[in-house]
Amino acid sequence: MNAMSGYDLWQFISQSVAHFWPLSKSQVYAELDRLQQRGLVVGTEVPQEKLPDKRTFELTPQGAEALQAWLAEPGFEPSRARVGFLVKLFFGHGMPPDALREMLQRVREEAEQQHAQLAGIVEILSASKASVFMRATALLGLRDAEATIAWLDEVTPELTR
Amino acid sequence: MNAMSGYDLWQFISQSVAHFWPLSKSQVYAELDRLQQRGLVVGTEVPQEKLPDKRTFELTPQGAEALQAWLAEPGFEPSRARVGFLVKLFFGHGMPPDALREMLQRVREEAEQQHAQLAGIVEILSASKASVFMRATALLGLRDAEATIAWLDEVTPELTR
DNA sequence: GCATCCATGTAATCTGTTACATGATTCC
DNA sequence: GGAATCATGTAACAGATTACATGGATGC
Repeated sequence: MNAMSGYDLWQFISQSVAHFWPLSKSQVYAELDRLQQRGLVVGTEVPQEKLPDKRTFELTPQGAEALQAWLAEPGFEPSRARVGFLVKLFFGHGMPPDALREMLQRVREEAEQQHAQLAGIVEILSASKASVFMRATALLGLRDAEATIAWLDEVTPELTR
Repeated sequence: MNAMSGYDLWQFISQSVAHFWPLSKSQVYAELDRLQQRGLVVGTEVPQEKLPDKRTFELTPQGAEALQAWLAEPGFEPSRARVGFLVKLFFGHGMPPDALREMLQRVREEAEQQHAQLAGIVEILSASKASVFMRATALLGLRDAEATIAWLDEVTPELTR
């Protein structure tokens, strides 16, 4: 948790939290700027020779305090999901049957891929005695993928009849 | 599907598609403007006496064509989800146990509420021989809520121990 | 009769996405 | 040796949220 550059932080996020809270690189930079405005992090210029110079950031005492305060609160940001294939499926009666079948097939493939990927992550996190919490977050993704596949099994026959 | 005002459309969306593709009122207006720019819809001023004047929109032939073309394609927008409680849970080891329990309890309550609401919708749509497609979209929401509740049953003991 | 909601939107601001830039390194 | 990737970001633009405005109707 020591000083990270915006780029480092972006990479970390991309491989972890981004599954349930996507953030683009430039959003990470923008957010770091905002946090610095509010005095929760400080940045330091770090010149480099072979690579572009960078700024690394670390929590200030106020930042650490704000983090604790946030964690002490049981509240959380409301969830919101954008599910593209459901939008189209909503108008499914207007789709040519082949396009519909193909779409459902793609949804299935994506869900299976997601499932495989998350199953791997969950297994790794189960073995390593790391964080039960990280494992739990991945596990919900896994369960969701399973639910999606089961749903496809359930509705595909009716929809493509 | 005849001429609707932006407000009408917003209301319709809010009660249907918004569950999996949220849109704010002003987004609807903005999008209608864009569609008009592209010639896919036309708007007509409709003066009213007791209520503010409005514009109603309808599809142009080009708009209808574009809609058909979209439906004929099996592709769909990628999904993205923002799940607030998972972000916090990711840092769960830093939470005071009571806050953690309370958070999980709230997640459960929300999921149960969601479940009840969607169960009602699915039932109505099953009875009325309306659209199997609309029913299918609601059903996925229902299955997701079930998956979330099952996940809570699975992980809550480990996490709050 | 006062407060709230309904039906209509517009405006200001904040968030988020996509494209661009660049020198070193690694892949084929 | 040319093309892609990495490690850094910045800049321009598009998308989304929140707040504001307003007169009639409706609830208490």
